[in-house]
Amino acid sequence: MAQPVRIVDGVVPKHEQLRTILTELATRELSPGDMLPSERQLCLDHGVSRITVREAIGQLVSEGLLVRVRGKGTFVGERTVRSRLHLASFQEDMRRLGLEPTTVLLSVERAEPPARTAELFAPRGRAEGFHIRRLRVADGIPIAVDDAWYNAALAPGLDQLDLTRSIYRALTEHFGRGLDRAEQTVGAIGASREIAALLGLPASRPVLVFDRVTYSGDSVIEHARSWYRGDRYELQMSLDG
Amino acid sequence: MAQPVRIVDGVVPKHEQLRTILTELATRELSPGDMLPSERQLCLDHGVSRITVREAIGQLVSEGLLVRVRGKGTFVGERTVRSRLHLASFQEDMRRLGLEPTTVLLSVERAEPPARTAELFAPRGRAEGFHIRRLRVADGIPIAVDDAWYNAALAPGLDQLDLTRSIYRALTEHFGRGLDRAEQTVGAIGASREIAALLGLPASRPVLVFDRVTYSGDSVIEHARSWYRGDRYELQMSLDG
DNA sequence: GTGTATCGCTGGTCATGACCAGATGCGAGG
DNA sequence: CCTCGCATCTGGTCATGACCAGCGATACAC
Repeated sequence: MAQPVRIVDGVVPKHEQLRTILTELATRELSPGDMLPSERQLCLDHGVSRITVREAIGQLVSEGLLVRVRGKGTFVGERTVRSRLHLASFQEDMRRLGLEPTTVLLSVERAEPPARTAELFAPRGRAEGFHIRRLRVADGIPIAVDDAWYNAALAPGLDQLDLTRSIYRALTEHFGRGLDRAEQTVGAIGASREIAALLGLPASRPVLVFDRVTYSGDSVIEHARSWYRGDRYELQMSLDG
Repeated sequence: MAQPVRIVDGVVPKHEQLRTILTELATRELSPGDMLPSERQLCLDHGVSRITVREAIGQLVSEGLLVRVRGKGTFVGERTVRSRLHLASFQEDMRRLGLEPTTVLLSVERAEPPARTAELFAPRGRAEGFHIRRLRVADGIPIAVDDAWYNAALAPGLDQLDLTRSIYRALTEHFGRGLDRAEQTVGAIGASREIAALLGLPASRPVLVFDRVTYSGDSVIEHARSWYRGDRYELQMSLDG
């Protein structure tokens, strides 16, 4: 079988190219439990050394997509389905809970994002993004403040759209950019004076703070920080052993 | 400076030995932001090849303990404890982060659990459980308070074991009860006076509160409520689209 | 038939060595 | 004085090649 994608020298590291190929293979052509070609076979197939193959596979293993079994092979991992903890927009989330979501647009600007965000958007170049701050409201009660940067390279003209509607939906429909996965951390902090004012809380009341990096394919499309009222919002999740 | 620990051939892989050394170094001798010896220097110091050094550092980077900066060096990451979202005991969690976990047993009793817990343990009968309250400490710093009920029908004599060690491990090893999955909700609240006192915080400081129901097979084996210091603990998770 | 030895797979570990690319300081040339 | 470029640090990438260790099937001896 001829590989549709050839691995070439260039600015993109080979293990990164191979990782993309393997991700496609594992998610589109294979099913959980299926075995991948052996590392040595992948070397021959793609003309790279084993160290490169192991680098690519290693990253996918640490993400949980693949599982290595010594002496047997490398397999596609189980696609654990998380019921409530998922990549959903605030709008969908609230509707599922029977609440009417609305959004107040606080500010929009196109600018160069802060260093950490820029690094995520364009590791090897200059990044530009849309900085969008929004207040999320459910049934008239302020629930959360979003402070998000979106990668302008992936969604040019995002600021022309109606930003009080679902940005996730806009990214999918207008720019063909599906949201594939996200990494997020959750902590508890006291609301700053500004956040507290927006949420209608006394200052320093506990809020859940999310720091989320969202991927579309291999690219980071969103880096957002959100503050959710601790008295009105809980995160529910399933854990597997 | 002579290294107190020498890396030797043996059953333990060299990169694992080095990882232990580097974890010690980063957590005990260095502070967040400090630079580690360069990779090539570590090769000379410990008599291993660079591939081994990179393997060891790579794992610690993926755990968040270290941060690599191209052209500058490798640095100790910020100290916020960051936990991967999975079904792991506090002990394992902390050890993986290079912290020494200890546990203070606050109270143990065998009793009839409150209604909601009893309903989970035995939907159609009388439930009995062990009520165990513990203070979880990492490197001498109180991190969390656990208030947990364990199903006595599934783990008789649990109160006879050393409850300052991992209860998850005890359930698996002594009672053959693996933990299969859990449902948990996470919120942010202000610490009650009692919780704050145990955690060494001023009252009403933000804490992450977990309400977790853990299953062994189809049975509920644990119903726990935990309070984690918001300033010392973050939860990290992946979301799939 | 049954156990066992062996062979040919798999991933796991590690050395050597090369070159690329980002960061940074210093000195030469403007 | 300022600027540019180079030397020299750093981590990033990759090839080659070797041997170890777990797994499983096959072949062989009992």
